[in-house]
Amino acid sequence: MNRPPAGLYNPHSTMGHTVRVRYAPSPTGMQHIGGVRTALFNYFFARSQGGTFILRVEDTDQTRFDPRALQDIYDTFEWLGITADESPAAGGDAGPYVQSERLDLYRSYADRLVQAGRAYWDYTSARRDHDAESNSGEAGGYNYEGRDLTPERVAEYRAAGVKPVLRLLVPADGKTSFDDLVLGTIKRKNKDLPADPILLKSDGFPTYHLANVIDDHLMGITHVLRAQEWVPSTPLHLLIYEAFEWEPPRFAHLPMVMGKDGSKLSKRHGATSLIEFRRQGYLPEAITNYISMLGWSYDDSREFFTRQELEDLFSVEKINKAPAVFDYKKLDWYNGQYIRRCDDDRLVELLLPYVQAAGWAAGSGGDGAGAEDRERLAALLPLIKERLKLLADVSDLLRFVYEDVNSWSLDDLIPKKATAGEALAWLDAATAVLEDRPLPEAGDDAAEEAYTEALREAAESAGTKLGNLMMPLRVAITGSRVSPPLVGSIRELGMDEARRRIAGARAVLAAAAEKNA
RNA sequence: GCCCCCUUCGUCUAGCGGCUAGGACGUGGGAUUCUCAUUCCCAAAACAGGGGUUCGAUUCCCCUAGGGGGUACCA
Repeated sequence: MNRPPAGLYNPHSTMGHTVRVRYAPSPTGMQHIGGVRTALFNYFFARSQGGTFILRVEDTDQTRFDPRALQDIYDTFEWLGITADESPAAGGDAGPYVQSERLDLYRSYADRLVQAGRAYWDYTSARRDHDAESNSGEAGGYNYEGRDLTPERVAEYRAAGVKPVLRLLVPADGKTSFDDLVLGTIKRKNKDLPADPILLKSDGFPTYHLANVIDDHLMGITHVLRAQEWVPSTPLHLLIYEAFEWEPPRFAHLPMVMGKDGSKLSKRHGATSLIEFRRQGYLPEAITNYISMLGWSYDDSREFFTRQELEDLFSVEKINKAPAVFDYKKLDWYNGQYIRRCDDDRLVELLLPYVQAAGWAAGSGGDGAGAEDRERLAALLPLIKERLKLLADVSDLLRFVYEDVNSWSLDDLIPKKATAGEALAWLDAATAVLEDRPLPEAGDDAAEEAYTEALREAAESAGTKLGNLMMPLRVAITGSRVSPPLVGSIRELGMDEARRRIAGARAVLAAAAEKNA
């Protein structure tokens, strides 16, 4: 046995059979729902088993590599609060954890496959454009011609500067099967496998198939939890394990996440990358909770789980087989629930960036805002907390507080089935109460109730109901027929500004009443 | 085309031979309410179809249909 290369993880050097799982994203795009689901399940599985969670970066496609995508992986993990025990950043005994830094490793292990007669260098597959190939109608199209090249032919190709690819020698007969932890036994005939798949590309980089097998082995991975789209190539991976004479890990293939129309979740279904959800104002705990329920459940009724609870309660036995449709509506519901449960101080901090983006507070991203900005928002919070579905909703809800209202729609000012003259009278009646009574202090429910009672009495005196008194006032103050509770809103806006707006709205009503008279 | 996988309300799901097939989102209705929202109550809504196995199938097996995935020098 060869001496293990540097970086070989020796499972016997630590605990015996502890679970070791990994999330192995490719830094080619922003982290999306599907990937994060896989990351979460691996992480929860590791934690629930007292095992180790590893982050490995699979950057073997040089052409698609994107440094922003790499950063996004770390950002997303941090945002969700999931930490890898071993990763490029955290290090670990089985590193390096970036595949482009393991090229020598793949090369040397590939040589072992050649020596064992399980793989061969193919010089006949001149690089072809994949798209052109698909259009030809003959996908793949490899005909094994590189299998038995004479030394002379090889010399010719080499002389011509041809860079070979390494191909796995797939046996023509037999079948390969495995017991999936989620799907049960899966069999596939070897002849149905792709014809001698490529292990090393002509640029010297490994394909996913080779790299993932070598790394999973060297890193001591015990369980592979990955998306079901990998099921068809798992027998291929098993063949590679067998060629190396390695014991393969256990597999658990996770159900796919689909869009509303039943096809794989993609852009056209709506937001898919975590960064988008984050920007719109979804809370990490809502995302975590909802995503965890895609293809997994705990029992027949429980639906709220903290991250800690998922770390304790998660189990592969409860993973579903069938694909799950991503329901944006339900995510929204979860988010609203979590916002309402959110601690007020934290919610202010979460909301601040949106208030800043609207230009209503100094700084950006929560930084730069002063104590006054925070106090103002904190005072407004009770008015909007149960009305927020997304953090971003804050700007629409509070625009009337932070921005001037200078125009009033006559239609909006006049309650249903009422005239401009009536609306004018009601607005005046409401204003009289405002001028007559001091507004209730924030949080004083009894005073608030008494205040509303005074308004109700004024309405009755004016021969109408409370709603008709409030609506013209609401529109005057907020410029809209929909607003947070009015009395509190006026208090936070201040009586001076309220008077100005009432006067403006009153002029609109008066003009209309005049005209009708 | 070939191969693999999947199938309970519109959606996420519970169910592991005998249940009035449960919960949640959404939807409809109602209550609360100054609008909106929140909260509460009620309602409609499912075992894809056909064969078996069994005293008995949502549950086990087979077939059909439908859906999804794979079939790259991408992962």
